[in-house]
Amino acid sequence: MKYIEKLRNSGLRPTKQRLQICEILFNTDKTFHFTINELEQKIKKQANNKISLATVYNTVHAFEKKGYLKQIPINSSETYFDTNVTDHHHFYDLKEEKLIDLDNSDVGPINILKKINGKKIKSVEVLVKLED
Amino acid sequence: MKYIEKLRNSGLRPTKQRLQICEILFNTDKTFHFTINELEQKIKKQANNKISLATVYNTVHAFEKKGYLKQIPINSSETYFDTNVTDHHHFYDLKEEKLIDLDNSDVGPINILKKINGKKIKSVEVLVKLED
DNA sequence: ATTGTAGTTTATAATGATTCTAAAAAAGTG
DNA sequence: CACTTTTTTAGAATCATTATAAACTACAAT
Ligand SMILES: [Mn+2]
Ligand SMILES: [Mn+2]
Ligand SMILES: [Zn+2]
Ligand SMILES: [Zn+2]
Repeated sequence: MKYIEKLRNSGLRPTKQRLQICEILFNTDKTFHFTINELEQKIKKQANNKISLATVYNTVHAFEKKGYLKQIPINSSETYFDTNVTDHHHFYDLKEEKLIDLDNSDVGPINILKKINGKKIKSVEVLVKLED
Repeated sequence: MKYIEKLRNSGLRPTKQRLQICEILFNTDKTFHFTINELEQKIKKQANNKISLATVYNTVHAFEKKGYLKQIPINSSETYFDTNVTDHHHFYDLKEEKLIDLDNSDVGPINILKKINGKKIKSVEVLVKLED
């Protein structure tokens, strides 16, 4: 299994639950956005083994903490996560409630001129809301 | 009362609850960010009259719908609102859990190059997360 | 392999922000 | 005032998320 090392190197034991979730999230060239609920559905469909909802939450948060997932800042009833952890931005289609990636090249360079004493910038994220 | 007309013109009856919330939110030169809970606290302190939590929610959502408040897209346990409804951006201090305004002049012009068929841009918001 | 231990999973309960409900109160109209 | 519509309200319901604590598992040391 290709994810065993990745998990071990992160200090996470490669359990079968985590490996299954790795397969769903990372075993593809395309990155994507998802909610916990959507991930839960994929897990159910994929195999006859079910993973406890608590474990799905735990795993997603563990992966986020390790930098394998990003949480997308958006006001929605559910939290969105992103398997694309590179710096990039998003369209949010208000009607469809769907996120669409915006590469850095789709958005000019963003230069934050204001500085806050004793704080440093961790991330700069642009959210572009779309309507019909 | 200076807010009676404003409310009437919006098709909202100027009730004493709405007027009191108007005073708290708009009777100042400075704009600010708040959660429903923080607004609730201010209401309690301000007067001996209490407003039902449901009414606070109703009023804030009504004002948002009329364009007198903006919801700030951020992942927090509580929803943040902004009395500054002009186009502007935010720092989010992760430690303090506080929002700080970023004027458009503090952020260069943002040019979204990608277009989505049949959709138009409603807003462009930058969130800059700060850490120590 | 057997044991011991820390880490993980799980079902379930708890939490808490937000929304819903339906009855009472207030506002607007004439 | 009489009538209609809107609003307020307390409390219940919702629901995503987190906490709990017991069972299970990975894994290293014996
Ligand atoms: Mn989370
Ligand atoms: Mn809302
Ligand atoms: Zn993305
Ligand atoms: Zn602001």
